[in-house]
Amino acid sequence: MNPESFKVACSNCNLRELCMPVGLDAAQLDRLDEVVDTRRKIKRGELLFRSGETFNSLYAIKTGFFKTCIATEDGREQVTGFQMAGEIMGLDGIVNDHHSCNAVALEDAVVCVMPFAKMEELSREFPALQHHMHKIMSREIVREHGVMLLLGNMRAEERLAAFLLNLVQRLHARGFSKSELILRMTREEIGSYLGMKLETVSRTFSKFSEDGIIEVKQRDVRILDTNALTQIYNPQPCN
Amino acid sequence: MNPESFKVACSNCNLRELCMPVGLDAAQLDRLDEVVDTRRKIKRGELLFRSGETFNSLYAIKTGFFKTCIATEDGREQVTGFQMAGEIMGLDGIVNDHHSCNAVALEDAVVCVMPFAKMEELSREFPALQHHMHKIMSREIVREHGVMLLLGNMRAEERLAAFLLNLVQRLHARGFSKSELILRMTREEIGSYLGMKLETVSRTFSKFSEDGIIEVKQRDVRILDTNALTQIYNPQPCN
DNA sequence: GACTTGCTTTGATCCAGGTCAAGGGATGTT
DNA sequence: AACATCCCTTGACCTGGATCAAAGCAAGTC
Repeated sequence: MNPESFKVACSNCNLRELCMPVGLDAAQLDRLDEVVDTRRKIKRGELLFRSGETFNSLYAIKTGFFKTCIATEDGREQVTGFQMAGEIMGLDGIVNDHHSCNAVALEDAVVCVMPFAKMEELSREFPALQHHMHKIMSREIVREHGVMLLLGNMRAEERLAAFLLNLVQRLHARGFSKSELILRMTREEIGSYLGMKLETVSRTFSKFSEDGIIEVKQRDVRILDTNALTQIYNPQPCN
Repeated sequence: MNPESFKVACSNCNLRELCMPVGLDAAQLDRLDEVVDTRRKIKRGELLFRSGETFNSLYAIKTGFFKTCIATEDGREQVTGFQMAGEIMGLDGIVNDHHSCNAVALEDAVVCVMPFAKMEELSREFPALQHHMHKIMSREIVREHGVMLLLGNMRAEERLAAFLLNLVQRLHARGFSKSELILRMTREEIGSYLGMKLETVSRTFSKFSEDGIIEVKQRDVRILDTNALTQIYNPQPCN
C-alpha cells in the first residue's frame, strides 16, 4: 500500500487530539469526516476570509500560521490573535452571518473547511461534539479576557513575556521545543496584538536579550530562562 | 385574576426579544420555561459567581446590573465587561467546568438560572435555540475584539466616548433614554474596563463636560452631543 | 448635626512608551 | 553585483496618562 494514499480525514489526522475531533468515538469521527471533506490552501500573505464576507464555515488549521485582525475606517489595525495548527478560526462570523475580522496566513497554510450549518446538525446528534464546540468558543472568550488583562493592566515587559510564554507553550503542545521558536509575525504585528509600537517590541526584545533571558536573532528566539520570563509576567506582590 | 400571579417564565418575560428566547415558538418556549425554573436574587455588592467556582449554569439578567472581572495574584483587577438586563453571564465557565471570572452585582439584581447541561440538551432538540446560543457566544467574542481595539489602539477620550455610546445604545434597546444614563459603576471600574486610571476617567469626563458634549453630575450623565462623541470615537482620517 | 466612609475632582509632577529619525541587515530581482 | 524592498534596531526627544497629594461631595450612622 502506498503510504501517501491514506484517507485525508479527521479520523487519522495527527491533530485530532487538539482539534475538533476531541472526545469523539470512531463512528462519530467517520461522520465528521463526511462533513469536513474539503481543504483549502492559503499562500503566505493571502486571506482566508475577510471582514464583511458572508460566513459559511469554520476553519481548522491543518498546517501553517495565521493572524486575525480588525481594521478601523481610519486605518488602525488591531491584531486579535495568532492561530496555529489545530486551532479554529471563524467564530466571529456566527453572530451576524458575516465575518468581522480578517484572517491572514503568515506562512503557507492548509485549513480544513467545516461548513457551520452541517457542524450544527452533527452536534445535535453528538453531545460530545456539541459540548466540544461550546468549549472551543468558551476558550476563545477566556483567552480574550487574558488579552484584556494584558492590554489594560500590564507593562511592555510583562506583555512580551506573557506573549512568548503563551506561544512557546502552545508550540510545545504540538511537539515543538519548549525553548526555541521562530516568530512568524513581524515586530509590528506583535506590537499590534500587545498594544505597543514596533520600536517598543524591538527594545523589549533587546532588553530581555541583554538580561540573558532570551537570545534573539531576527525571528529566531531561544528562551534561556523560562523562570525569569514567568516572574516578569507574574510578579509577586512586593510585600 | 390577581395581576401579580402570572407565571414567572420566559414565555411572558418582557425581555424575551433580547434574551435567550429569541426565535423560539410557543411550544419551544414552554419547554424552555421548564428548564429555566429558578431565579436568584443578588444584592448590590454580592457575587453571582466567583473565579474558581464549579460551573453549572448560565445566568440571564432579569433586572439589575453586573460587572465581570478577573483578578491577578498580585492584586490587579481587570473588569472584562458590564452586563445589563437580557444579557447572558457565565460563558467563561464552559471550557474548564470552572468559572474564570467574578460576576459582581452593581445594583440589586435578579437573574434567571439556566442549568447548562439542560440547555445543551434542549438545544439538541431545537435548532433555533442551538443557533441562538452560538450567536450569543460569537457576539461575546466579537465584543471582546472591540475591547481589544479600544485598549490596544485608542486614546483616553476615544475609549470613554466609545464606552458611553455603547452603554447608551444598549440602554436604549431596553427602552431607556438615548441621552440620559445613570452609571452604576465607579470611576475606578470604568477605568479598569477601559485600561486607564480613575483620575484619567474623571478628567476625561470633565473635559467632555467643558466642551459641552455631556453634562456630568456624579453618576448622572446626560449626552448633549451624540455626534461629537461619535466623531471622537471614530475620527475620520486626517487627509 | 457632627462624624465616618467611600467616591470624585483637581492640581502638580513624573515617566513609560510613543514619535521621529537614521542606519543596518536580510532577501529577492534584474 | 547593484539595487530595491522589508524589516529590525537604536538613539534622541516628547507627551499622554500615571502617580502623588489634597480637598470636595454625598449618603449614611450615631
